[in-house]
Amino acid sequence: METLFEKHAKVFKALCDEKRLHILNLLRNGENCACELLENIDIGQSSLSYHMKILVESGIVESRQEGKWTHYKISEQGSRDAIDILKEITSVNCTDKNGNRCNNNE
Amino acid sequence: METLFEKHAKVFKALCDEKRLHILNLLRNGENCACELLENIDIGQSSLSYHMKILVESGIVESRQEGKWTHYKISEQGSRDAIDILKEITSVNCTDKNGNRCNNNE
DNA sequence: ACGTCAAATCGAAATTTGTCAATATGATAT
DNA sequence: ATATCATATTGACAAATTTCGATTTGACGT
Repeated sequence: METLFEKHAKVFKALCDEKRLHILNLLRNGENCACELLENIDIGQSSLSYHMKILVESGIVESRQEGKWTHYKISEQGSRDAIDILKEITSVNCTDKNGNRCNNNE
Repeated sequence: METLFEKHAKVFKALCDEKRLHILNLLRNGENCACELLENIDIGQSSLSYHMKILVESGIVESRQEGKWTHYKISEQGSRDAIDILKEITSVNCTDKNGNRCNNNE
């Protein structure tokens, strides 16, 4: 069974590698197939496939099959989720003067 | 020389390990010294020190020396920076109908 | 059916990361 | 100065990640 920490770690694991950040940066210009990504990054085909799997499984990138091509793009929902997780894990708990839970970040 | 991708990867590297997320979660309740963190997490002293170094170097956690104790807390500035980076790297570039740069996320 | 192209998977090697025990450092107390 | 306590650093090892070349799969065209 996956803990919450493991689940969250998975999202950031997708973002902690230079090559994947480079790929993500290429995807900021819109949907791309693996073959196009391959032309713009110094990496082998099997390595690219490996990285795309990690990005897709994190939810930050989504893929779409079209014939023999796989198209990838940044997932807006996945991105929002990642941002929400990051906000949550870095927000400091506190109690206000009435003893109620509040939150100083956000 | 450090690339921008490397710089960003460093921030997310701090967040991609369960143990470090656990530590961060303990720090959400406020400043803690290493000795207190050590009591609440199943890890050796040298490992904790290793993780704290990574967290501090990412900017997400800040440390304060007081005599022989080191106190750690979540850095609000570092957290904001991390959130901004995440927003940026997942935002999609586009051009509006006038050909000007715009941004569909955020 | 056969060849071709895009992408995924496999297996092995290389690299990086995380762990522990031991030792070092640096502050404080006696 | 010596002893003690909190934390950092080191070195060795184990585990996880990333890479590549080779092979496989699946879709398409002939």
